[in-house]
Amino acid sequence: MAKVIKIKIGVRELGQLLAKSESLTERAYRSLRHDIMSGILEPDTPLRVEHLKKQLGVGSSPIREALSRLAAEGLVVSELNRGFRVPVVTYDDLRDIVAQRKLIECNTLREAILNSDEQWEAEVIAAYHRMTKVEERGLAEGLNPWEEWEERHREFHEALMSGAGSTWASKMLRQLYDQGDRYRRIYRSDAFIVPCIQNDHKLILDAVLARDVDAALAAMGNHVERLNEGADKSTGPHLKPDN
Amino acid sequence: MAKVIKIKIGVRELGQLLAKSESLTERAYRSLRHDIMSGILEPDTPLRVEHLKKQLGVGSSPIREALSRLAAEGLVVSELNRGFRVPVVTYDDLRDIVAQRKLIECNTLREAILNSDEQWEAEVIAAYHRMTKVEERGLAEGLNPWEEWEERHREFHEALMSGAGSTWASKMLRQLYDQGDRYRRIYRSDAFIVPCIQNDHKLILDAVLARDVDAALAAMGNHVERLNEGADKSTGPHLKPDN
DNA sequence: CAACGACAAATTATCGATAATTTATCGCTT
DNA sequence: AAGCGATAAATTATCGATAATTTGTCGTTG
Repeated sequence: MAKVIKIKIGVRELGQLLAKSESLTERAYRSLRHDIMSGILEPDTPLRVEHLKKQLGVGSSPIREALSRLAAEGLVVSELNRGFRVPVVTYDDLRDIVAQRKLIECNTLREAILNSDEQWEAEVIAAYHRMTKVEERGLAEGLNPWEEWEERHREFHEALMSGAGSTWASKMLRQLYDQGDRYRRIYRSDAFIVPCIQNDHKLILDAVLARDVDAALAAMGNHVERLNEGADKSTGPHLKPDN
Repeated sequence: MAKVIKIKIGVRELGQLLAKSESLTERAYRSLRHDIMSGILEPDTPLRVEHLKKQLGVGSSPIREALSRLAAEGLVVSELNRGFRVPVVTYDDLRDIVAQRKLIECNTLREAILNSDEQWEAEVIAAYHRMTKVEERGLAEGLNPWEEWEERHREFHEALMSGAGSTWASKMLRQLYDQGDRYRRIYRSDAFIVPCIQNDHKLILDAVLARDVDAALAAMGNHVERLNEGADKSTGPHLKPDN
């Protein structure tokens, strides 16, 4: 006869476990964020509440709240009584973003290398492995699993940063990373150079495992500065070059 | 006979000039921000929409939008279906804030010293002068014009940073400055040491005018690290020590 | 004929009410 | 008496409607 296991659980705890569905505000936030970051919504596009209401099928409050949050992050701009729009992009702004990210990310990496434990090393290796697996799969099958690769790439950087244990550095880097990513997709939606980036990652990983601070920072610095490529030539404001 | 000057202006332009009154959202945002930063709203206080509606005399939408913006900035925390509250404070968090601010502010100051023009020097001197005038007035009249001094102090730092021309550095420093200020007022609401801070500012100014990067960064580093004083002793989370 | 003012259309900002969810209260069971 | 379930109270999240503001159109005027 099979054993019967009784699990006692109150309605309170049950509710806690189940109803973890996200709010409509959160959904609108994510959707807008994705469309802005991916370039689907081009720079300077007005984000009209009425339109978004129909498109996302929610009321105005969640839309406005989501837009307010994005505005505070710098992923949309707002003007009084003139609503919200997607921020315009300039090469100068990109260079600024890259410079600040380089400063913070290199500093955080140094802290991580100097202060972290073996647990951190393991997580970095794991994240690296997950990322390269997607690269291999992409090359083998011929199709571009960019959406997934970009997620793994972000996680690799986040794993590296986590070693320093700095909440604020992580928070700021997340913003700068997102902004840089938007610029990259707008300026270089077509070309996407994998080989040299793959090499960057290998250099960073090796230096980290060897606890070689100087080499790690140099590699990370080069890697981050790649975002500027394509923006070095000109200086003016610029919308999508082609496409 | 007095001259009569006629100024022609259309209704459009007139409207633009006059109706620059801020939105209710903006007003709620500022009010909440001030109360959180100044410590009037203590850490972990729940921010209930119903209550704030009555207190500020506006509907729920502006309140929620203001809270959303503050949440994105890290000046309030929000949890799904559990509303908003004032973030708790810890010594670890303060140390993190100070470390990040030191990194960015010193780097930005270097850029400013190396790349700026005389116009910048003039603005820095002017801001310094406005700040010290308030200090003198405070000492002479015996009363503490802190509210105004803190405004001038912030403007002095902003003037120093403006020389680098980095939008993102300024944006991030504003956040870190605000956060640090909140901590300072919570942890050290009573004692406020002016003399050594005055000396810090003098050192920074002199080094900047002498274009002495090393001295300027050293002085700025010390100045920023003063925020940690009082938090060095203990490590655990902590609410108002006295008062 | 460029600029103006008035009216109309579109869009944003705000409010008050309703639905959904969490927290508190209280007999009842084991 | 400790914990459970059910109901009541409090609070949050969302919606649809209204007020305020900006933008567009078009005769008229200097």
